[in-house]
Amino acid sequence: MPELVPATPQLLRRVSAGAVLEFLRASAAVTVTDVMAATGLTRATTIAVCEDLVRRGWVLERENQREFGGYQKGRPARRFELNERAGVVLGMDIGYSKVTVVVSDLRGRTLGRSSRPFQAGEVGSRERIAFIDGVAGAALSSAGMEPGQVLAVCAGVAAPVDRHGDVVATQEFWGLFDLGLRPALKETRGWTVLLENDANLAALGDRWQGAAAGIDDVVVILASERLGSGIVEGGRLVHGTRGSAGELAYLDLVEGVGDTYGIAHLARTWAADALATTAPTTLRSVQGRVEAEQVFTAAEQGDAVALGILDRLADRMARVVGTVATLLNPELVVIGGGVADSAGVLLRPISERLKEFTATPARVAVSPLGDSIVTVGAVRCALDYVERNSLDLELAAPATPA
Amino acid sequence: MPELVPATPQLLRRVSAGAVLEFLRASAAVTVTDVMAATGLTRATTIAVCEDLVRRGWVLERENQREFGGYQKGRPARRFELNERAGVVLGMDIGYSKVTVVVSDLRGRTLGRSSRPFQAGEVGSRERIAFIDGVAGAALSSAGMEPGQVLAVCAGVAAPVDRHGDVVATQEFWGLFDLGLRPALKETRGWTVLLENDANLAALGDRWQGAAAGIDDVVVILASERLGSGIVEGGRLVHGTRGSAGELAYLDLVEGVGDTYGIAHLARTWAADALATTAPTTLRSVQGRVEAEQVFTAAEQGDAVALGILDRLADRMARVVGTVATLLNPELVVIGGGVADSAGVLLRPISERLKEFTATPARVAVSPLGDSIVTVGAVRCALDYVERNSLDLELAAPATPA
DNA sequence: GAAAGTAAATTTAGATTCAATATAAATGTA
DNA sequence: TACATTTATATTGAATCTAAATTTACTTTC
Repeated sequence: MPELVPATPQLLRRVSAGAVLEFLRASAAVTVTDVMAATGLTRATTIAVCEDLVRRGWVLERENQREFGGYQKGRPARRFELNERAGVVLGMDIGYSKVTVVVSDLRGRTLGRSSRPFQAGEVGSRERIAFIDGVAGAALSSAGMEPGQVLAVCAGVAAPVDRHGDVVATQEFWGLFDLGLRPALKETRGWTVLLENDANLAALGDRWQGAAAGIDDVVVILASERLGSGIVEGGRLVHGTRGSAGELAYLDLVEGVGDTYGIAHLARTWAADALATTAPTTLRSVQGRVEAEQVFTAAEQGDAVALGILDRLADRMARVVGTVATLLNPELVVIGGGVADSAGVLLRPISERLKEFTATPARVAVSPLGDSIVTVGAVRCALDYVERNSLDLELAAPATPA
Repeated sequence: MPELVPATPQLLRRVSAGAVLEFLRASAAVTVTDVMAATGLTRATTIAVCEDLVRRGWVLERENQREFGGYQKGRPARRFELNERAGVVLGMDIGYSKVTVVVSDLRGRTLGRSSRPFQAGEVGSRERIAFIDGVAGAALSSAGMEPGQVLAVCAGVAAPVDRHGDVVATQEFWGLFDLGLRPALKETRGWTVLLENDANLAALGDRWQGAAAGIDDVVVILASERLGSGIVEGGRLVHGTRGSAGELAYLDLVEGVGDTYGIAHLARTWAADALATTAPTTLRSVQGRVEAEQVFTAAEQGDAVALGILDRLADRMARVVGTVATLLNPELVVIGGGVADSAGVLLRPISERLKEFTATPARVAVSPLGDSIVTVGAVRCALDYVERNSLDLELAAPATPA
């Protein structure tokens, strides 16, 4: 933020450089003339800024300029482009049972990833941090990147995180998530770690590459095992004072909902309930516990019991969506998480049911990001940080003449 | 917003002037040395900026400098202060049945006001606008101010208003509120009119001068006849896409609530219900319809029926507060509006009941602003606009040498 | 192949703004 | 009256921007 910088002439260069960099992030290799048109700066200033950015490592100047663009008259234009390999960011999903780390370049392209389940013994903070560090190292190796190139890390956890990135342990349980990951990775790796709630990251992720692309007012409901939501309003995450905005515990009081179990959990439970009766259903043929997937598959094939479960799920989800959407008035409500792949069939019945609860029903969608919605959001969150702070960050290898 | 201004050297002066003005708004008459300490600028720059602001009418230089401050050594310091009469703002509350307009100086001090009920015939937009214009004129007269001195107007209406200040007519009913007030007053008076939802203004008002002073995450529930709420998160109003964030219609689905009637309405209704039975109560002695006030008074005197009503009200409000606070995690929930004066007695039972619904109950308060909560918020909203845009606004009488 | 045309790059001049330093002014105190 | 203290003003220098003039590098045309 340039707010804290004093109003010296250098501030001007900062503002100009920020504008140029922002344009370059949204463009491929461009000419100075392009940059001038986008920023309103003069040619002299634009060139000075671009060369400044090249010197600092954020921008590359292309050789063989004539290769680009069809226009061939006049003196060949120099071409500048964002150095998308100036550094990388890490997006982490720290779940109950496993850790996933994604390595991304500055344009958000995935360069590598690694995912490992926690071992039984790894319960202490120390062990968990070491484990996470290990997965991060593996992900970096798979991308062929060095730890020194990491510009920012964002980690998603299933606990409330306030807007300063601190885990708020409102209940003892959440304390488990306050691993001290930030100071630890700062110390050993020199990395800046941003913590964020997993549902919030899901919202950022889906808004970036999912169903809510470009939408500024959206609620994303993670709905697999437990219901939780991330709220984006006016393009910004809504955290609340202690980071627990988006929590859906109030559903205990909503008729027809009554708890915060998610779709996968309920599908399993209700299927088991049905099997305890004499109702005829193809689900009886399943070996072992009936999983949510199988309920959805059976429903597609017309199984009455499965269809009944879908019906109840749709009714429930419509109530959940209806309450959240009424209070927050998003443009879109997205259902995401591991169950999203199969939840597509719920979309129409939910929308239908929704009309009964509210006069102006919200649009509902299922996220195409599936299980990776949290890591995608974590990458976005880390990139947001880097983009906000580019001009204050030092790059590992600025302007190394090859 | 300085974002759109190109990065010319003049931008620097803008930034400096903004910083100085911001400091002056929070101070009384100050010396250049004070300003230097607050802004980090040098003496020369500070003086140039101050004189600039004096020339443009936003700042006054005090005579008889020695009157201020105890320190008497050295060359007497010049004293600068905000010209709080550089202009005025209007805060309007456009209710169902009446219009209130408050005139405020730039420090938020009330200079005058006027309030009038709509006449029976005044239903068309044209008539209503003329009526509102008349009340504004009367308020200005009572303040001894001219229409040309109005720098901004903010009007609160009981309809959804999006973040651009447009009334969103999601239901035909709201269309009534889209009077075209903004273009009309721009044309006839030259005024910039900001529209905003009344509950949202209540939130701004209470955060400024009420129970939520200085709190960045707060929900204010207007609770007299109908329940509605204004949400502030991270210091910013939450509007949603179409301006209807904060609507509580979802309460129809919440057990023990079931509708969105407010405290005053329910107190009246339930009192009437009780009187239709044979229950012994002092409320029987009331002439005509029993008003909410009287229920509260009777309860204070130990009347069993009235106490029962309070109990039901507290339970309801606790459910409302509990649901909203769980989803949004505010630091404080404020109950405001016309009923607030008497609702103080509900505070303790609501808080008690809240503990049953949620593990981490929100703090609850009643706004001290009573009926004027909306106009106070409207003034704040208009002042916010003026403060954001000072450097772009032309003053009516800049630097008139007396 | 030389001349003309075109668009970009570079140079130069001028203005604004700020910091830093030096100097002047106004007041109180010895 | 001399001196200390604080503020005000003037001067200088550096960074930055715009605008206009000039140079460069390439293409097209004759």
